[in-house]
This record gives sequence, structure tokens and C-alpha cells, in this order.
Amino acid sequence: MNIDPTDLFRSLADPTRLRCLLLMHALGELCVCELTHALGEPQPKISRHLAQLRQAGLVNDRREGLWIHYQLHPELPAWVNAVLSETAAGLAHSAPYTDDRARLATMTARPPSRCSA
Amino acid sequence: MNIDPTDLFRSLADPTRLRCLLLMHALGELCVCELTHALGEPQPKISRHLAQLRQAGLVNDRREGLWIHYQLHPELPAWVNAVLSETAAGLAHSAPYTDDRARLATMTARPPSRCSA
DNA sequence: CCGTTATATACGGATTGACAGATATATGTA
DNA sequence: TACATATATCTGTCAATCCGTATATAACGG
Repeated sequence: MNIDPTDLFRSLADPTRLRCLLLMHALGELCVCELTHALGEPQPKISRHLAQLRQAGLVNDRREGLWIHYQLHPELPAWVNAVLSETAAGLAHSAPYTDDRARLATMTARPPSRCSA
Repeated sequence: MNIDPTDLFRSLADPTRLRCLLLMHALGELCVCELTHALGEPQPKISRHLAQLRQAGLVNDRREGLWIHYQLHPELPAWVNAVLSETAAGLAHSAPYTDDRARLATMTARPPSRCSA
């Protein structure tokens, strides 16, 4: 798998996309409604940004019933994973990323696949 | 020193800026004419992008006679340095970054401070 | 003071990016 | 079939971005 650096960094350059990516980096597979709830942003906005991340090759999607689960693409080049990990480590303890994880943790009615995971 | 992640990644998201940053990461201080020559881009274009990098806090500038030398800012947060290093390592052996270093190496009439360095 | 070199900025135009809001598609259930 | 939920896409608009060209500033040598 090949990632164009410009595509990667353009993807990371939007706060909504960065928050989504870091949430997936921390928690693995998440569906659109979980991301929407965690970030507190309108659903079409989340969907649009996820489409861009998919087009850039950074995430995977998998349908399961009504839900579509997104995760970091499992075959990212090592240096891309390293960039994501360093970024996550550098930002993990600051806003808004802590709040995103907190809001997701208190979300009720999480989709079924996460309960069975 | 604090770097806004969105500013960082917006800075990395432009090919010209990324090439400048990786060149400075590899070689340390460089003046505008060296970057202009290495990248083969018009001088105002290089200057504009360097101004953006300076405003984002990613680089330092230092005047010495006619030349203005730029380098990665010496007080970047650790995670930012890590992101830059991982990116450099991931891309060092591919185009156009190898060519940029090669063109710089063959440049005659490098500014004096580099000769004394 | 004048010319030269190095660098920075201003102007105008073309392209892209992000958003809100409305609507479409897909799946599941009654 | 009809309805509800989850997700995706479309439309119009506004702001940001990038560029080339032209011009401005700054330092140096005569």
C-alpha cells in the first residue's frame, strides 16, 4: 500500500478528520454514529470527512447491518503508522481529544458489533 | 513552544513546504537561494512558503549579510520532531526528495556561512 | 549615491475546501 | 408494503489556498 504524503497531511490538516483518526487509533473500529456522537458534529459532516479519509486510503469501511464501521487501514506503510502514533502520543492528553474519548465512553446504545467484539 | 496540530499538518500538506522542511531536516540551516536552487522553483514561491512555515512556528530565520538562513525551529515539541523524523525516514529514498538533495550538493556558489560551517 | 544581489511582499485570478441543510440510499422490522 | 434507523450524497455559498508576475525592501560594494 502506498500513501501520497500530500494526501496524508491534507487529511490530518482538518480538525474533524484528525479527531476521527485519533479516535480510531485509540479504539479501533468505530461506526459513523459513534464518531458523530463522540465529536458532537452533524452526521453529514462526519460522513463527508470519512469519505475523504477512505479516498486517501487511510481508513477501511465494513458494513454490518445498518452500521458501517471504519478503522485505520490495516495495511498502512510503517512510516504512516509511525506518524499517526507519534501524533496520538503527543496529543492524547489535550483537548479536544480527551473529551472525544470521554463522550464516546458514556454513549448508550452503541451498535451491536462493539458489544460482541 | 506550542504547535497547533492543524497548523503543522497544513504546513506539511503542500509539496513545496514538505520538500523544504525535509531538506532542512536532512541538512540543517539553508538559505533561500539554496532552497530555490534545490527545488528548482521560483524564488517568490519559496519565500512565500517559508513565510508560512515561519508563521506556523516550524522554522527559524537568521540574517547574515545578504542571506537569510532558515532551519527547523530548535524548540519544537518532541512529538513534532518525531513526526518530522518518521516522515523523513519514510520518504528519504523517494522522489523528489533524493533529487532535491542531489541538486543542492552540486550547487556552486553556496553562500559563505555554509562554507565556514 | 548607484548598481547588484538576496529576499520579501502585493495584486489578481483560478482552484479547491468546508459548511449547512435538504434529500437520497440502504438495511431492517412490522 | 410501510416505516424507522443509519449513512451517503447533492446543492449553493463562502472562505481559504496556490500561483505567476510585478514590485518593494535590505544589505553590500563601488
